Amino acid sequence: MEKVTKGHVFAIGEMSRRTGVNIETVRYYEKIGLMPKPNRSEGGNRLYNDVQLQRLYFIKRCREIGFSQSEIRALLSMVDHDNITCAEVYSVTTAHIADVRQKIKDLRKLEKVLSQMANECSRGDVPECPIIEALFE
Amino acid sequence: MEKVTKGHVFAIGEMSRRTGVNIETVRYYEKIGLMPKPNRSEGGNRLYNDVQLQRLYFIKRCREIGFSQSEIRALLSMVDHDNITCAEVYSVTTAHIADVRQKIKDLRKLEKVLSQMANECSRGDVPECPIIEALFE
DNA sequence: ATCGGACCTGTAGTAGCTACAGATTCAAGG
DNA sequence: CCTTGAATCTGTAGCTACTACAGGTCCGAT
Repeated sequence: MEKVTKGHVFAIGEMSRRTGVNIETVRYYEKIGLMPKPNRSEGGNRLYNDVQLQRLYFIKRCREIGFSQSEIRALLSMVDHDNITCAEVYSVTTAHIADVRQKIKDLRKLEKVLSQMANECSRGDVPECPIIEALFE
Repeated sequence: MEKVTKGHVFAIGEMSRRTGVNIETVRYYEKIGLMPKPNRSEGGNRLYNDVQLQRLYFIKRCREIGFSQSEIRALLSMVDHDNITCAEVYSVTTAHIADVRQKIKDLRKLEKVLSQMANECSRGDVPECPIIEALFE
């Protein structure tokens, strides 16, 4: 007979490899409560299964998309309590989109200011720099 | 006779008020070495002058424009050592502009992904949410 | 049995501040 | 001169989202 746990239980290294999430980050997510406490081997090593892997992957995707810890916490708690409604998820998402759009706006403004400053600059070997002057006002 | 120090020496509260930089942040800048250690009153309160005020203002403007601590440190050290050349300042600035542009690009991509996800969402009262599904892949 | 790689805990560091607690100082009014 | 309350002091902890150790233990293959 084959191992009962074949393909179903694995250590933190495999979690990390398969999700692309750094080992210390996996432990960190456990510490802050995004990931549940896993079972342990007799020696004390963490043992994970596919469900936990999927959850970690979900967290990773959320981070890539720029959701904050608390946003992820909100999404996960809906998932966990099985009381997701599309409308709720939608509202978390659109709030996040608004954030992103605001950040883009701010950065564009910034880029304009910086470019203007840079354009006025002679790039020369001289100590009078309009950029520095602009920063001192 | 008027006070000798008229308009020239003031406490941290005035620094804060006049620059718009939070008191604790002023102390923080001192701690991390962006601001020099100021003189103290007999009782130990910090005493500032206009030169320091100008420096604080410079730091504030740099932060507003998104320069990082180490970028500010670089700019300030040029100012301090009086070996600014326009070319050096220009290179710090253009590097920063490149950063900003990259951030804008990344955020635009993000916005696209998020908007697509949100568009596919029914906003309904149902527990099947394409956003969550997308995040689980 | 041994050996090296994987894993453990716990702490400190990163940026860029903010927010206290608990003590002291300052400046203005009586 | 003394009191009072605002301002300031130091020092520490918290925030987000991790990363990077140190110094030890465990696991699995030979």
